Amino acid sequence: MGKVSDSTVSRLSMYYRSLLEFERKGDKIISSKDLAKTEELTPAQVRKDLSFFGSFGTRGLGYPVKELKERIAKILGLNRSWNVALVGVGNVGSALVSYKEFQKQGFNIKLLFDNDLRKINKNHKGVLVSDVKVLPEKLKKNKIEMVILAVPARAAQEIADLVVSAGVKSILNFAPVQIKVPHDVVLRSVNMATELEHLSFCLVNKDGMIES
Amino acid sequence: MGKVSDSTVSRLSMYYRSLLEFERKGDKIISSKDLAKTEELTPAQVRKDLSFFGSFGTRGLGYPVKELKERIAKILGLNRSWNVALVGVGNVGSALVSYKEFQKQGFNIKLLFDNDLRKINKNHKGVLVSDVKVLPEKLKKNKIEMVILAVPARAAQEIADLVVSAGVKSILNFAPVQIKVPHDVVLRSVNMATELEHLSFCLVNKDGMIES
DNA sequence: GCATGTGAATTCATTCACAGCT
DNA sequence: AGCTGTGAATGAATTCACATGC
Repeated sequence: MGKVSDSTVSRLSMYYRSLLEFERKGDKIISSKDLAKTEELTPAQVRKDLSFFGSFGTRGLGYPVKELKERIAKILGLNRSWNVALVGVGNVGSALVSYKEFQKQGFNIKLLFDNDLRKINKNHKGVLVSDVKVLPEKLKKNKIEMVILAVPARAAQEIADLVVSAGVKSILNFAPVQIKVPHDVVLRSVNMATELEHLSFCLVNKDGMIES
Repeated sequence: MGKVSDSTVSRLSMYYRSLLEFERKGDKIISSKDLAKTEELTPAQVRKDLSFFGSFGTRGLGYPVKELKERIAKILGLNRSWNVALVGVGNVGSALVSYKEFQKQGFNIKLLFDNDLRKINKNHKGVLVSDVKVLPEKLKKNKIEMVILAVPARAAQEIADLVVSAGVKSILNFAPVQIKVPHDVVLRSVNMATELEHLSFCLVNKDGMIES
C-alpha cells in the first residue's frame, strides 16, 4: 500500500460509523453521495479515500453496506481485538476505563497503572491497578499493544519513555503536552484544552473564520 | 484578518504552552528555532504561523517570551474568561468538570445538565446539575458562550439543536458521532474511539506509514 | 442512465530562500 | 553575524470531470 494521509484514516473511521448506522437502518446499498452527506464531505472525497485501498463498489450502483463495512473494519484493524493498558487512574483515565466505545471496537483495557499508593493493588471497575514501577515487565508479560496515557503533563514524557522501552509501538496521549517518541512508534494526542482554545479563538476572531 | 487554517490555530495553542514553559524556566528571549524544536516543527512554520497575526519578534534577535505569550493569549481569547456549560454528567462529563486545565485557561464550567433524575438538582463537584429540559432558558440567563457535549451518541444531535436554539455559537462535542450545526456556529469534535482506531490502523499497516 | 474509479486540475499548507533590520 | 518576516516554490490534499462498466 502507498502512503495514506492521516485525514484519510480519520475519515475511514467516520465512514465506518456511518456504515454501522446505515446497516442498522436496513440499507443494503449506498452511494458515495449518501456517505458524503452524513459526514458533510464531497462524494469525490469519499471515493478517493476508498480508492487508496481497493475498489469496493459497483459502477452504476454504489457500495454494498455490509461488505464495505467489513472491508473498512479490516483496514482499520477492527476485525480483531487489541490488548490495551491505561496509565493514570485519575478523572480522565477513570472515564476512559468505562468508555463503552472502546470495548465495542475490540480495545480491551487489560491493565491499569498508577503511582498513587491509595489506588495500587485495588480493583478499579473490575481491573487491578498496578504500580507504575512494574509497568515495563507487566506490559511485556501481557503482550500489550497500545498504551493510553492519562497522566499529568509533567509525568507524560517519562512514562512514555518507559512504555517505549517495553517495546510498545503505539501510544494515545491525553496529557496536555507534546511528547516525543522514536520514529517507529505511533503517537496520537488528544488535547482537550486545545480544543476549547480553538473555540475561543473562533469566537474572538469571528470573521474570515466560517468553519471549513 | 485573513483566513487562518485550523492547523495554524492548533499550533498557536502549542506555542502558548511552550511559552509558559520557557517563562517558567526564566528565558526572556527565544527564537523560532527554539519554539520549533519543542514541538517538532520547522522554524519557518513557526514564523509563518505568527506572521498571520503580526510581527512580534526582533530581526537578528528573536521573540520576547513574555510579550509573545501575552499576544498569543489574546489571539486565542485566553486573556479573559468564558462561561461554559456541560451537558451529560456521565463518566466523560464528570472527568471534564474536574479537568484542571480548563479552569486554568479561564474556561469556567458554570452549569451542568443531565436527564437522569438521580443526578438532577444535586451538586456535582460544587456545581448544581439541572434538568436538560430547562437547558435553553438557563443557557440564555447565564450568558453561556460555549457548551461541552458529553452525552451518548444518540442524544447528541438533539441536544446540539437545543443549544443552538439558545443562541450559543460554539460547541465542543465528545459524543462519538458527527453532529450538524448552522454555519455560524463553531463546532469542534473529540472522538476518542477514532484516535484508537487510528493507532490500530497504523499497527496493521505499518509500512508506508512512518508518522508524518 | 447512473455511480464508480481515477488521472488532471485546482486549492491549500508547508518549506525555501533571501531581503531587511538589529 | 544572526534571526525575523515574507513572497516564491514546492508539496500535499481536495475537487473536477470523464472514461469505464453495470
